[in-house]
Amino acid sequence: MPRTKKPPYQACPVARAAAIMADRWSVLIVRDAFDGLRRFGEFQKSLGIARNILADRLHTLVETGILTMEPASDGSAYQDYVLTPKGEALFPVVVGFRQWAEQHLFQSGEPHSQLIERKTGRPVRKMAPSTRDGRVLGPQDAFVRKLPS
Amino acid sequence: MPRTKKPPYQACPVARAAAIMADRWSVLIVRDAFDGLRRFGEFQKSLGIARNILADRLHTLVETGILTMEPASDGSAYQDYVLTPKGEALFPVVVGFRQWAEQHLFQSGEPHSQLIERKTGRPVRKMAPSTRDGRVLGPQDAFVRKLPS
DNA sequence: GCGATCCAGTTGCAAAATGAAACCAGTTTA
DNA sequence: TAAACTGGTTTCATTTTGCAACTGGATCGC
Repeated sequence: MPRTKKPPYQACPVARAAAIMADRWSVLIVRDAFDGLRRFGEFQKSLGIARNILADRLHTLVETGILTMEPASDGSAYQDYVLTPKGEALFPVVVGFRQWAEQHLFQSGEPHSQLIERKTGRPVRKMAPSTRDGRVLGPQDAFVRKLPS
Repeated sequence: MPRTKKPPYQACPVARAAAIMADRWSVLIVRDAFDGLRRFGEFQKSLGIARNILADRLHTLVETGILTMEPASDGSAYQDYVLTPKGEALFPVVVGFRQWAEQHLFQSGEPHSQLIERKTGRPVRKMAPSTRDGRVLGPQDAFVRKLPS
């Protein structure tokens, strides 16, 4: 049971998020969780990940409060891994990856997917940081303000 | 010169993005690049990363078209690592990480930062996937449509 | 009820990635 | 021109990953 080591304290939010979520398997597990997967075996089959690594990542995600274990919804004695609210709040991050990739990681002509609103069937808008009144902000338009404790 | 291995072909955009950017150091390098860092030594000092790993990541980011090497802006014979448009397009991803962490990775009472619009001094709005007419979408409100090639 | 199968891991081991430190060749500074 | 700085590369030890075999409880078929 040697589990992968906890990273040290980080003041920067991006660093803290990265310490938890900047891992290939973790983001794919969360993606699959958004797609409704819940069981160890479902994740394993979907990802082709080694079982020990999957066990490690699932436990880490549970430890960090992104997933929670609950009795399987099919009534069996097994467990489901389900997103917590904190885990669901990663939706924008996953969508961010998706939209960036769709725009920049596919050759033109290569088949690519699109995120669609279920209710209307219309494509989801490209996400971007913006002001409260809707102006889109680029990297130069914003800076980080450290708040006093 | 053994460089870290290229991941295999991925159909899912999230997986493709993760293969490149779901790496602790790569996201921190890009974050620092958004903050204006450009030189090998600047990144090394800011991140405390081992030099060989930094060299590897910088080259990978250049290879994938996120950074580009250009003659140093200070006129010296050295090189700058600068974000390309493809790299700048990662802004929403980095902001996504930041906003998620600020909301879910800091104890209440713990000092945390905030993203501010430079021009108005007002906080940047929380990013979320939404429709073209501005309704916010949760994980259940959207699905992926595979487009025909 | 009982053997076969399935599920969710764990263990052992080899290969790969990471990290620290020393080293090095060009560049700039004094 | 010597000293220091920059941007790496090399070496080596430690950590993480990945594969495959193993395990033990749950479930299924009969």
